[in-house]
Amino acid sequence: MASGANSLMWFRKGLRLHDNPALEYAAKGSKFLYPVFVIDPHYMEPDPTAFSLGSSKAGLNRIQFLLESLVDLDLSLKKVGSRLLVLKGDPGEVLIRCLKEGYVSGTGVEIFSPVSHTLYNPADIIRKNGGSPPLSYQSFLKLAGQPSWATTPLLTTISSLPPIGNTGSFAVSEVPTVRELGYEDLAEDERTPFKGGESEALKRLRESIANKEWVANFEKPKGDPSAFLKPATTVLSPYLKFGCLSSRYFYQCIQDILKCSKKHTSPPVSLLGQLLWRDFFYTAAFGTPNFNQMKGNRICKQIPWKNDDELLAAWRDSRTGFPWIDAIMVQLRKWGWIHHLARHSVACFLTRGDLFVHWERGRHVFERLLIDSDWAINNGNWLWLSCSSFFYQYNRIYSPISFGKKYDSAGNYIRHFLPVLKDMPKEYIYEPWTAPISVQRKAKCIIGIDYPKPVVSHDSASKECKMRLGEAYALNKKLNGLVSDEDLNELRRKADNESTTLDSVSRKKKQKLID
DNA sequence: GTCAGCGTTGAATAG
DNA sequence: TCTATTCAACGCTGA
Repeated sequence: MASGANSLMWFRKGLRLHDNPALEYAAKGSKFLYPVFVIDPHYMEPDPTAFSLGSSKAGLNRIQFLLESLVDLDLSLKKVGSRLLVLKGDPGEVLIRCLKEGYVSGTGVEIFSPVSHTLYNPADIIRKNGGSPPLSYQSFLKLAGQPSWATTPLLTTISSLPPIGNTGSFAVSEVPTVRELGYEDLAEDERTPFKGGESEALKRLRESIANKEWVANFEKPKGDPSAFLKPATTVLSPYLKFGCLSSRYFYQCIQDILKCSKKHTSPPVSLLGQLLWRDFFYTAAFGTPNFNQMKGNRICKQIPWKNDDELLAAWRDSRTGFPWIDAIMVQLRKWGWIHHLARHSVACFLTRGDLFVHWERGRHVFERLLIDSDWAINNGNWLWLSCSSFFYQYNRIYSPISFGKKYDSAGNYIRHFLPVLKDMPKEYIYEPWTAPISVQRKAKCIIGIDYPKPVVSHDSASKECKMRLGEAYALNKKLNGLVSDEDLNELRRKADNESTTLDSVSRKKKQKLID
């Protein structure tokens, strides 16, 4: 917000100085500039039910990551003559109070809110597509094209900022610690190895793109989900989530490298392709009402998922009895980050692959535990993996046994995150229930006592899942057929002066039936 | 209305 | 150890 002499910069995402058009704008010609971050108690306050089913509160690792990002932002602001003002309360109320305190005064406060979190403005893509978001990656690519700013240099350094003015009666504090927010510190081995902040993001970016050949030949599906000493991807996602790293700056850095390489991979599998996936899901989420749920979501298949608390809890708490699945869930809880293909594995297992539990339940768990948890991308991927939208080949199921084995036949990943299995011979590490009792004794891991028996048999569970999904799809088709007939009648009845298209009528009708 | 071709990343098997 | 083929087979798009 800017008004003549004073500006207020409200940081929400975009916790950075580089490529920050709002900050640039607010700084221009202002006598005083108030950089503000509001800690929203709804997001931050400790939740005694944090480990109960269905909790959507942010996990401690992500809160820690956010606080580190704020500390770093404050330090960077101080270097250029400013500082971060951390305020607490309901953001709407706090901002109104800021205005009353005279941070920004005068008549006609100007609000400037540029699109800079994503590569594109989702509204532009949707407009180009005739009012609805593209639902396939290829059509998204065609509509998106080269971003308008692709060859324009971005402002990546700020040499000075206007000072902050009088803060009035506000209790302006330093960035709080997790303890000050009422949390106990996490135990050492439960803490994510990734540190928040713009400085850390830029350092990680430099290291990631230092190997130009690696950047040019990046091919996502070939990455190893079991690599944990050195992850197979950049792990820049949490920094993109909070805007510690500008996706546009990242894009340009990759582009510069590709320009100089003889051959390189392409979207969707390339590194640039990964950034475009982010925008793909942002666009779909922006243009789809009720994107985060099955009911009332026009792009989501209606499937009679189970609401089995026991199965959900076994999955969430790493006790499905499938070491590959359980190890991934341990890494998720401790690190707040797992490889993309590991996310596929456990999401498929929970939903359409084995347990047939509702994808919204799994989404909830990811939402709380991931440090890179992003509303659009998380929901989009759960829709994808559960074969509810975007992707429909439900016969392609990740095996909780052979998928991990393909990458890590010795089971080192499992041994690391599930130490109870560390002495299990490699022949049995993916299926320890098949180990003879003598082997179990020798490995000091009796299945059913020290480590659980599998909650389902993969062979029969996956067969049943396929069957149920087939039935649900048939029912959805029938529903759609029903609606189409009505649409035709409706279109015949109505004169052609109506502005609605067949598509939008069909959607509305379908919606009514689904609701 | 029909149908081939396509879709970020399946598993098992053959060579 | 790596690649190609087969299996079984979905919805959506566009000619």
